[in-house]
Amino acid sequence: MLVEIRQPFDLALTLERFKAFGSDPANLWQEGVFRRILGGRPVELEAAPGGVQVKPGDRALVEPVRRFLGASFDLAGFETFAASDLVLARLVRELRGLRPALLPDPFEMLVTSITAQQISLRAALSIRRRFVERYAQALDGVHPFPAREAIAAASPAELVELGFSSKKAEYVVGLASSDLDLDGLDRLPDEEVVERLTALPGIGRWTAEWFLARHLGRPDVWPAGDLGVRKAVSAFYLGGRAVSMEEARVVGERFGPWRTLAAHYLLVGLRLP
DNA sequence: TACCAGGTAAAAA
DNA sequence: TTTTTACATGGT
Repeated sequence: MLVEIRQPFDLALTLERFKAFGSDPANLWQEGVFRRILGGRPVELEAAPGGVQVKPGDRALVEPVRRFLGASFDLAGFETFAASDLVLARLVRELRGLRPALLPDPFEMLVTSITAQQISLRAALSIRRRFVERYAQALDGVHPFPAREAIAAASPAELVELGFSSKKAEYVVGLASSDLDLDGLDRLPDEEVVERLTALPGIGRWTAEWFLARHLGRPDVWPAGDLGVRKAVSAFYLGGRAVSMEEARVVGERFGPWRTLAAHYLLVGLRLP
């Protein structure tokens, strides 16, 4: 089944971050085919003219697939905006069709960020791989992300065995056990989502901002504290000089109200050969 | 071997 | 109030 995505759209660029740091058993790239659980069952995505080829060909998958692939982002509007910035203008040409992929499961998004706090994305993925394999049964070769209920029932000591720090193990089990309605956050404005999330132990501003950008798909999010964002700002705008979070925040202001897309183009741009 | 890597909270000053 | 420290694994 062909699911149309408004052009420009590039599947490989949009899902690049699921292979850039290693293999993720819940977001699997194999020989040009991407697989993950969507709508409760394994789905295959493959690049196709005009959009993406989806198996199985169930109409109920159209909206989840479109959402996952960032179809809601206004790339045409961003390209017009980017023309006024030398760096973004070049990145928009070189990364044509890149959209931020939106993890559909809020629990997956938060746990993914918590694992990545402070350590390299490769190290984080290695820990998360063991977590996914331990707490979720593969369906047809691809793992669902572990269910919140399953982790609420786990003990932090089990997570420590998988490589979590003792603090992070408590944060993840605590998040799973909390009474916060993760699905209800999409009805709140950005800053209120940040407030609700950062009220939980282990979730700071950085984690909450990536949740806004990569789960809720909010268009104007700029995680200025992110090391990758700061490195990109440094490399592209400040001649390689190290930048503080505050400097990165100030540079980001020029990208409003397109900061989510700007951040993603800069981050992926940093990984270009 | 040591140090850094897409942070956060708690202790110390 | 602001600054310093501990923390986990993996790559170099």
